Amino acid sequence: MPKLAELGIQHGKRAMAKAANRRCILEAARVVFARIGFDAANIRDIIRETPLASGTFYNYFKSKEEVFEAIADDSLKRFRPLLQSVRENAEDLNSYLVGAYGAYFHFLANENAQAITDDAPHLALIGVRVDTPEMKTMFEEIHTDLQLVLMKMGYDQIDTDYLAAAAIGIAREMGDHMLQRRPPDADHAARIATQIIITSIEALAEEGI
Amino acid sequence: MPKLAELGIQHGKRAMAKAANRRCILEAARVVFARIGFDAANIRDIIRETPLASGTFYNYFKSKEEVFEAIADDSLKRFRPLLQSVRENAEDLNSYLVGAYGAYFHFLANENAQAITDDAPHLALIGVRVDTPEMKTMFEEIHTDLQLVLMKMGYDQIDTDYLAAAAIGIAREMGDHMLQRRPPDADHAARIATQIIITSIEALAEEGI
Amino acid sequence: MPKLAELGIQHGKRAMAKAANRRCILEAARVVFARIGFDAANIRDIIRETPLASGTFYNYFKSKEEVFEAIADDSLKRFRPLLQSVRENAEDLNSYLVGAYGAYFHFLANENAQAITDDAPHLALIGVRVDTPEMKTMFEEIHTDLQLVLMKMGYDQIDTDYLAAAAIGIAREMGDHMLQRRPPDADHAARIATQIIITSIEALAEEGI
Amino acid sequence: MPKLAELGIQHGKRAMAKAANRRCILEAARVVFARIGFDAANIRDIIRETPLASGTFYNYFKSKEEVFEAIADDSLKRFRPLLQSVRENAEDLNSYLVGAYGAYFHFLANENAQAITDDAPHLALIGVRVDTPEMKTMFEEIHTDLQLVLMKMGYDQIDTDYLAAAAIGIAREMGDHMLQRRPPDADHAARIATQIIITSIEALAEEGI
DNA sequence: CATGAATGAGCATTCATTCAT
DNA sequence: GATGAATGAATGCTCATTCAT
Repeated sequence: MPKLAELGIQHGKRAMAKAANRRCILEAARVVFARIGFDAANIRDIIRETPLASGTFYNYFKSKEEVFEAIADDSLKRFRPLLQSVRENAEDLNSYLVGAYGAYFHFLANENAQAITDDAPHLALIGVRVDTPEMKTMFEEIHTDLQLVLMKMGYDQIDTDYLAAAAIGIAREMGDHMLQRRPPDADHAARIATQIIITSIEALAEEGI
Repeated sequence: MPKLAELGIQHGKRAMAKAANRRCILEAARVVFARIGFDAANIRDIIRETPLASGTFYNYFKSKEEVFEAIADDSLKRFRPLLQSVRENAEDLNSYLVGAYGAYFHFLANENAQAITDDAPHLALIGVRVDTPEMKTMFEEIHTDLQLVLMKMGYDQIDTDYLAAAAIGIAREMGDHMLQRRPPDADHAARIATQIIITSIEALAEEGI
Repeated sequence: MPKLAELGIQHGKRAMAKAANRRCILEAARVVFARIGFDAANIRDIIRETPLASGTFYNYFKSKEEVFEAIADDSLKRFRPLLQSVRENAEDLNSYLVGAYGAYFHFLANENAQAITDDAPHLALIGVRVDTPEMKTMFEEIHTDLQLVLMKMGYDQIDTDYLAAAAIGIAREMGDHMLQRRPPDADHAARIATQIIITSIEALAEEGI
Repeated sequence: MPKLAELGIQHGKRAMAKAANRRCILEAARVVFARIGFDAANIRDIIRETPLASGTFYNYFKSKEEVFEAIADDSLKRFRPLLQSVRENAEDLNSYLVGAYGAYFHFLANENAQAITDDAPHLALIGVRVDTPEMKTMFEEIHTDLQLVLMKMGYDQIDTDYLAAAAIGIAREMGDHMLQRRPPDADHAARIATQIIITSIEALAEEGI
């Protein structure tokens, strides 16, 4: 029977503190990226949101890029089961899409609500569009999902990559517009987005493009 | 009768040189933004592409942001007639959309072809999406167009803002995927995107959402 | 008739200031290298000795190494005529050596006198031997000189490279010891060093090694 | 009768481990200094070459300087008997010098051979001359030896300190040049260096300087 | 108005040293 | 006494901005 340590699981105050610090930096980065965007953020911004010293950052990550990737990986771990549940409970493509779009739009509304209450000065500013690591993750997962489902449903004569891309693009852009509304109407947006995709599939299949 | 100068129109060598310098900086910025993206670009990058001195930049623009806006305004002036022609030659919504999507996808393919041959090292790298000023302009124009057309066509019971947003999102995301294909299939992409929107309008109108 | 500017010679206050700043940094670096050694010195140390701002350093040099090289080049320009004069006035090898060794030992005594009055905390400290750029220059010049002279004098059966190296080594090490003496006896040291080399040449030639 | 502990000699596992750790750090430092030089080396470089943790370093040494001194002391203990043997077997000054110079040049050739095969990137780069602790030790020992011998031989009218310094300088500089040769000719170098010193003694004595 | 050197705040990164475990 | 993570001062370097010429 292998020891826990051999499995990479550690105990003791030291190990606990390490894990806590890592999570602390990740959480700070998550907040900062959401607030001012990846490009505008710098390492000091991130570390300032933690009780740690600047040098400590480098004990955990080599660069801003690496934190970003770590958050994305992390998000993937948390998001995948959620999407899995949507998948399992979906009786058809329609309910899958409503579930997935709903998850995304609600996530966006929540994240942005927080960002606004904090201070969200110049997001969506000037032709630069920032995806948080979470968004990146979600999109990739859903894109893959959609392509698979469409293939399984026998729509192999249509350009599933483009269709999936369209589905993602719709989510992105409608999401931005939803955030302008007071209050954000996530469920309504999800229904519209779903409707667009569902209808298009039939039409594209008929046209054979 | 107002003097020309009062209208912002100037004559003489001085004025000519001024106008030329301004255009020179704009052109340089356009190239640089397309090459390395708005965020990565700095003022030195821009000025280095011109025969001017760094201080001169500040005689024309206060910041990188301001150049960006100026390029967008400039693009608008050049893009509007183009879209006007699409509008005038379009017999119906379908041909308008094919024209507009086609214009965008071809523009993207061309701009990107150049960027790749030059050197486009770290675009689309890490959840940051860069719109050139031209793209920003095009999107806003088309978004407005679409909303207007939908209203005129009597689809005022559907959420035209979301639909237009979806149309834009489709363009953005499909555009990214198109650029991965060899060769980029702009016309094909335009047909698909158009089909999606056209079909959706009917469906959304029926559903009344 | 070419303009001065075409020859790289510039006038005007701007150009004057530039040249002055460059010389200012060089002089500061010279002092700092002599005081605490090349390795211990950092760019802030250098810039602190000037009235300039830190960023200005990089307008003139890319790195500490580059300043070092520049000083060495500079020294070469000033030292070469000096050595040329020693060469021309020397009637024989003996007077050349006395002249060259004398130049070096006096240079060392002067430079060190200054360094001591400033503050020379830990030079010659711990197995690290710092050559100022001037010393490096002088040594290379003299090494070459000696090899040439020995060749010309027909001592081509002896290992002139080693002999020249020995002559340099003697200068270096005796120089260090001279600096411990109060007052430094530069002329005495020059006579001894010369004697050693002169005698050795005869002996080595006889032995044929 | 003093206890062993009072003499600094300890027993038990603890003490053994302590001694081993100390030697481990010393050995690592020796390697690192030889590889990249004293100045370029930092404590992390040293500790990385051991199985110990960074904090442990400070249980044994206060600084990089202190390790350097410790290595030098250590070297002295190992080098002194070697030189003692040279001394005892030497029939005259000539054979002593050949023995001592030979020891040094061979040591240098060996150490450098290893350093080159490992990686010695930027030694002797820019006017900085690095002595390993071993070299420092050797030089001090030989300098003392020579002064003593010269005094004993009745050459007290000559400047034995300068002469010894010259002897050391010759070793240093010729050593550098020897390392450029393929293969290094340690014995040849030792003969030349010896010849120079031997001849000089007579001449300086005659001249009375 | 153009120039381009000077400025200095700001950022990434390293590393000697400490100290709770 | 060993550990190794946390610390934060120190350093190299960049770059938007100013301003004398």
